[in-house]
Amino acid sequence: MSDPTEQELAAWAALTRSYERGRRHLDAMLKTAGLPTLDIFEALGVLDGDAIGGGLTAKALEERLTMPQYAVSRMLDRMERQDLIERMPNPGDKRSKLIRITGAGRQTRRQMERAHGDAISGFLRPRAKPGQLERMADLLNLLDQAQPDRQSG
Amino acid sequence: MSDPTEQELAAWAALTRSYERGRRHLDAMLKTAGLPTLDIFEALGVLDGDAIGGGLTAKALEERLTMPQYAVSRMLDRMERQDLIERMPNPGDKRSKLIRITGAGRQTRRQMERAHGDAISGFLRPRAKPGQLERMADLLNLLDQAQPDRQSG
DNA sequence: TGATTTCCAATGCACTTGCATTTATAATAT
DNA sequence: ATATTATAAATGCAAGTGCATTGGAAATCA
Repeated sequence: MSDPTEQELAAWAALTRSYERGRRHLDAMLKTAGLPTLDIFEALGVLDGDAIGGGLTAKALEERLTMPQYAVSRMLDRMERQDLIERMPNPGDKRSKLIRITGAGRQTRRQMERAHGDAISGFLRPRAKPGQLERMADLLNLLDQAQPDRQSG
Repeated sequence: MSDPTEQELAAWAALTRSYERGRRHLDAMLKTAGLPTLDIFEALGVLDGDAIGGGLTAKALEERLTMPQYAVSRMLDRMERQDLIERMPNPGDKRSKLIRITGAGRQTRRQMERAHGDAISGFLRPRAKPGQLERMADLLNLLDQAQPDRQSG
């Protein structure tokens, strides 16, 4: 592997600093509002999107969130303690349970959605114009690909 | 606070996913190489930059890294156990000690610098061209500012 | 000077995370 | 049917994190 260029180091440093600053902002907003953490918000989003409402297995959740198995298991423990979800028996497979969002879970998700949106626009809007955000997103999306074989144009 | 635009949400999502992917790549490389974590790399960088070599206080370190006080204190405990630093008495102020990088610390830092650079170019180079990285860095740097009062052009 | 306040670090405690393993069930092979 | 292997999820343990507090030293005030 050859040495990193200055540009590569600068891009990574900028990505890191920007992400961390935004993330601190967002975490602080959620905490101030007395809301759960971001990982729970993401899980609630997936579970609330379960239109049928029959519930999802922890495995299915794990595939939609980027988290290790044990982290999902423990996050679900916490969510259950906060009455955000319930674990129902899964008649089709007794190894697993079906995770279902509760009414309180839906309500919390709505509150988090507002706080999350507010935090994001509160962070981005004063710092970048819409056209800049658009170009930024396009460029960043180049990075969100599994191991491409070669540079894409 | 008004609702976030689609662009804002998309930009934040792109930033998050790209950062997390890069970060996982980098953490994995360091771990595979049997090297310390990224926070220690950053601390070693600051400490190695202490040209005089008299050492820095934990407070001075804390100001250069973005970490809470207790996190610095405990990271220094770990670094000391790994013989990466030593805490010397501070004749000028007995509340604090002077943190000094050891020879082993310098050597570890050099190894980490290689692994870090390799990880970064291994992540970025296949995904984006130099010009794209440059534009990305410029746009991202817009976000790395403390609360600006208004949009900058 | 003596009292009060501020500052630097460390730490007790509860909680979270990472890793490896375990438990239970299901799928596959013989 | 039985034994083997694979899968879903939970958990014991060691380590890391966040918060609030503490202990000790320095700075400020009366």
